[in-house]
Amino acid sequence: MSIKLAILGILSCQPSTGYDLKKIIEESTVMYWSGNNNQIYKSLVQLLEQGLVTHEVQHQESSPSKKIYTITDKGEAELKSWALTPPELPELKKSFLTQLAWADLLSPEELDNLLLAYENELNMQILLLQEKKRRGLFAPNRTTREIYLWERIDDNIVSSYRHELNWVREIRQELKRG
Amino acid sequence: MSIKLAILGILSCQPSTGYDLKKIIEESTVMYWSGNNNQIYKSLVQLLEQGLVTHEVQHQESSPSKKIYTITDKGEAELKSWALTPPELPELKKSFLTQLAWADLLSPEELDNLLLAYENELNMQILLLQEKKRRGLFAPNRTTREIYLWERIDDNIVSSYRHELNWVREIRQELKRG
DNA sequence: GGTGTCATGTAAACAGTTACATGATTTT
DNA sequence: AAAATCATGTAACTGTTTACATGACACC
Repeated sequence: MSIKLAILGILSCQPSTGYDLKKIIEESTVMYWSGNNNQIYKSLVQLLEQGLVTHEVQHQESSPSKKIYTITDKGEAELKSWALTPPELPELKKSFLTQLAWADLLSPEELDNLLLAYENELNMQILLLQEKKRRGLFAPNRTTREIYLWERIDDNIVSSYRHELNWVREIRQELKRG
Repeated sequence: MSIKLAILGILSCQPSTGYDLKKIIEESTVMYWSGNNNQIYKSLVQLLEQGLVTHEVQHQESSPSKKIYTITDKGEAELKSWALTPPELPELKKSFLTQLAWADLLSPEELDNLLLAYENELNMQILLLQEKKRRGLFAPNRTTREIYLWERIDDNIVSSYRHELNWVREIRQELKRG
């Protein structure tokens, strides 16, 4: 799945500039791209070429000109047909597991410190996600069903990290017991 | 984290050829790389240049020559120092969440089919992971602690997919209730 | 006077995938 | 006769990140 579809999705809720999209994607817990300029501005050019969006240049006195992008009918059709596409499995890339796989070289204290460090990272990540959710920069609420879905989507990520947290806590406890 | 460290880890258990490493990584549930040739053969050249591995060419009568790679002392030191490195957060890239975020265009039946398709994908993935585990192509068992860690590592991935499965099942049920 | 926001973009590099290429042997 | 296994490698492409570049205004 490409970032272009996420961009189309956002534009289906509101016309936006590249800069707006960057911020929305950066702040999103669900859209996992970093929100770097390179990808966004290039994607917008491509979407324009494909006729899935249009843009209107807005000159401003005391700031750089804006390009406000709007989704086209063709873009909305594309978004709809993508929604019916077979879902992809999540990509779970946990480099920590590979690290732990060869952590038997460590002393019991070093190993516990490693596990604790992971636990702390996860805790911080959960706080960060909750803070992002609290700020709630962007969320469409067109229907009650959409609101419900967005709540469950937000939960998903946080609860995945919580699950990981429980996993590491159990290991630490079991290792302490010996 | 780079695939080179995973390769070093495998070589710390047993000398292997590029082809062996490819199969081990492909069959691993934890080492998430696809195991494509390009990455593996390039990494081996780089590890050789860095002096972290050595290789011995073994000519064979009726098959192509093998290059058997062995970890060096420098390589083992590198592996050990990496084990002490601060852990990275898992990367959870769930394109399905982005898809679901704009799935309000769908009818109730279409939405349920989408969720069901995800559920089925997850179920198949879990079976595949369990099958991989059953085959158990590769697992070091040097100490009881290492055996324990490898069990927990294997569990991690499967249980993450199970967690995802529960999440989607709950949504389907709640949507049915309305 | 420095930092942050708004707003556009480019360059260079790295990571990772699919597909191609060769060639012998073994299995179906 | 076709496909899989062993074993090496390369080419082309996509995706993604970090950093660079510009320029005005606002806030502390």
